[in-house]
Amino acid sequence: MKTTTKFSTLHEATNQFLYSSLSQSLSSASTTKQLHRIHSIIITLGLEKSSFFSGKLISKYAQFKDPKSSFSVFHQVSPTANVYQWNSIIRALTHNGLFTKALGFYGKMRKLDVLPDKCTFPSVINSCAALVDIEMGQVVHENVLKMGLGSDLYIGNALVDMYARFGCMDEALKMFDGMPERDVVSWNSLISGYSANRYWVEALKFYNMSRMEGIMPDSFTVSSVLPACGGLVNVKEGELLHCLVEKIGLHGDVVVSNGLLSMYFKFNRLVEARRIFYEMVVRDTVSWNTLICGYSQMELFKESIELFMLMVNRFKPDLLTITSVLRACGHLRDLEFGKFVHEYMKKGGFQSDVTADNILIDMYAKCGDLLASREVFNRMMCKDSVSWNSMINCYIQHLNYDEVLKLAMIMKVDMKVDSVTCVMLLSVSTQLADKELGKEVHCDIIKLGFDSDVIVNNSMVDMYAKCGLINDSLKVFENMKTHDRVTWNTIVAACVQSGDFTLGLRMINQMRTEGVMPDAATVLGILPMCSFFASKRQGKEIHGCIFRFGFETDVPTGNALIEMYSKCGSLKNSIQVFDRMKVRDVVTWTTMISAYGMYGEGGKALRAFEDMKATGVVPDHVTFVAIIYACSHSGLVEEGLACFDQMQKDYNLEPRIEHYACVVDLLSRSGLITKAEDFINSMPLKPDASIWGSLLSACRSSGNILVAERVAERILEQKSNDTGYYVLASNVYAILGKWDQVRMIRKSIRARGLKKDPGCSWIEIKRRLYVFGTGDKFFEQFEEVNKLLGIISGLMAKEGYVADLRYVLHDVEEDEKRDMLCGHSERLAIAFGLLNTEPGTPFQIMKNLRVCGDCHTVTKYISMIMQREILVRDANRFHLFKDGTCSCGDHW
DNA sequence: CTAGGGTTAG
Repeated sequence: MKTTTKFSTLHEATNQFLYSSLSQSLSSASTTKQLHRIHSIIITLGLEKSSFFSGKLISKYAQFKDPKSSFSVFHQVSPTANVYQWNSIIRALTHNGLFTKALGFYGKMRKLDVLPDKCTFPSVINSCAALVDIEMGQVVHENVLKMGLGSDLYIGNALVDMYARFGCMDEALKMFDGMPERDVVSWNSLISGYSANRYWVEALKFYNMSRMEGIMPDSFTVSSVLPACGGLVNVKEGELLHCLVEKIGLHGDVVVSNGLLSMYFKFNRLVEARRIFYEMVVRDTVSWNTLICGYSQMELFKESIELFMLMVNRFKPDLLTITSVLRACGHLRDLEFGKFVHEYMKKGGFQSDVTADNILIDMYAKCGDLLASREVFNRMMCKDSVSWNSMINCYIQHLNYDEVLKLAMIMKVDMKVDSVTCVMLLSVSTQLADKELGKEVHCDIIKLGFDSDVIVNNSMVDMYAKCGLINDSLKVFENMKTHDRVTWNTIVAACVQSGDFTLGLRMINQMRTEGVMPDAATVLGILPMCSFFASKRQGKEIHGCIFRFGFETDVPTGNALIEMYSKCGSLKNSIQVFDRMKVRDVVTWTTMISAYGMYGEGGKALRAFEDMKATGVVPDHVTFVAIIYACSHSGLVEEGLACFDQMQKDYNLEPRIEHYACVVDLLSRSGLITKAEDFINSMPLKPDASIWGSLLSACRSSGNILVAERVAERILEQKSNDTGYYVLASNVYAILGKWDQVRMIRKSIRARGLKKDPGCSWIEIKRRLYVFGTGDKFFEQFEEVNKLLGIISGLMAKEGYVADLRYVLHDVEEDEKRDMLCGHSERLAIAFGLLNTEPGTPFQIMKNLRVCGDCHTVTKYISMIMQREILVRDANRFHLFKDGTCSCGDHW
């Protein structure tokens, strides 16, 4: 009896020794080989079905990413599995990403009436969170409460995390607040939830609260808060965190360092980002990806590609690396390298990925290879909305709008239309100025419920404005719940473009009262207003803002500045901006050419045109309008005709009606009326009012009344909506003394519901704008102005001036005609300028219509008699009057 | 039980 006891004790002792040493080697197994060896020992000893070893084995196989083996171990015990074994298999499946299966096992376990314990739930909750299975999540939460496990710390943490992943931060916070006990993981779960849902402010708030409560942050805390600092561009808090990382020694953690790297890129702080990367002891794929992507975000695309090459040699890139570098290829229009990366992808055995394919579509589109884009698109096994949108975007870039609409139709049927699709279709409507299409898209937007999306609304505001429906634009604007900076910029530009400067200014004020800071785009929107009023002072102020913002060398901004200065009478400043620009596009050159044109500098315009071609910028339709116009205003007939030829022969551009109008202008302005008429008769397009208008105004200034009358008839046949042409025709009849015809035209303007633009001129003196209408009598200093004009009249008569009464368009007596000429708005503005500026100093006035011939002559006299340089900007161009001559050389 | 990097549009 005693021996047996001894023996049994010994046996137990041996067993105990075996157990503990086996358990130890199982825990410390670090290779699959070791694990398999220990597994076979366990089998040999018949311990495989023991609760302890089966559970351990299941967990261990899960650690080695071998859920199949976990499953086979569990399978052998499953009929009689206890809660420990069930917990092990559920945890194993969860850790290997098999969430649906994990939940399935939880279901089976409950069916078999195995009672879960507090170790069961964290994994189950995890699986619900990962699958975003809200319904199941709530059921599990109820189970937890029923079992009285509601105050368990680990389960509570898992629940906070789950609700955060569902995007329900309110629920997550409620859960968090209800926890009787909290640790750093609870705080981390809450903070990372806010961070992942991009609630940056809350993430930072709760981080600071955790610090107040004396919680010591760990690597998880830091890597959740860093994105918030980046997202808010909160440099101060970011740097504090960086210090903290160094102080408590977290910089060895890859995730933390990667977070710092990403944050510094968001701050555009390349030097720090680089330092972090080079000082990292351990780097992983994410580190490289963050670096490569960061360089791309800072538009350092070449460097980003170089880094990719460096990485390939020492580290296997993943799909995210590939997509980052493909993006860089797209921006660089580097088709060759793009194809290389595509090949690398095919050979590297990357499994097909929707995002990667989407970027391929975009990359090929940016590189101009539409067919390659389409091939990728066609071969995609599953396409998401982004795929379709990217493909549509390709066709938009290639101006193939038919295909855009075709794809959009299919998307509509497949219910794939999202807000981005709508924005792109709105942009198509804008580009085609197609109101009907725009309205159709607007209807779809309402039907699909995208009408609360800010970007969509901004696009609608822009679309309606650019389609000429400013009232619809304002209606959309007013219905919007929130206005962001882009909204304001869009509506300001819309008002300015529609000519409602008062409303534009009011919008700017409202924007400022709502605390929205203007940016480069705001400024771009109001520059045309300065151009219109020729307010160089305000233009310069805005230029100052642009300079402070650092956008001066931005291409569209530079272009707008050149235009503004040229329209404000300072060709010199235009040239200065032009010279400072490092990159010049076709618009830059074209704007500069038309600037030269407006100042009658045809020779310089031609020089710029040659320089432009020499630098490889290809002229477009607008460039040719500008250059022919410039020739026309300088009397360079041969050169202008040569450009018209070149446009068709060298650049394969089909001349549009505006080009024909320019050529008619070019010929007739130089007195070649017959040639101009022949040209009109030979043109393939049907001449419209603009063509006849060019010819007519030239006839009038050259006194060719016979042709003029014939042309006036043709103009009236056009039934144009532009009152300018009616006025032009009526002028001809006025000169001929055919007052019945004049009255008839006035009547027909009224009958068509049109209004003649009243002539007005203005001048800016000491930051104030003074506006004068024709025949105005009620303005400051009216008496003085009238007296001065009388004195000047006397002096002019002595110099031999005779009033040109043909410019009076009313059937009145000659004396009265003389008075009417004196009441022309430009003359009032000039007299006012003479009175209110220092003697001998130059000044500038503006007129909304073309300057009248008699006033042109009078201004020449005034510049001589009063010894003043007077710059006059009319609707077309500049006239610089000096010593009795005008810079336009009477070409205007 | 908790963390990081990628795509289309105004």
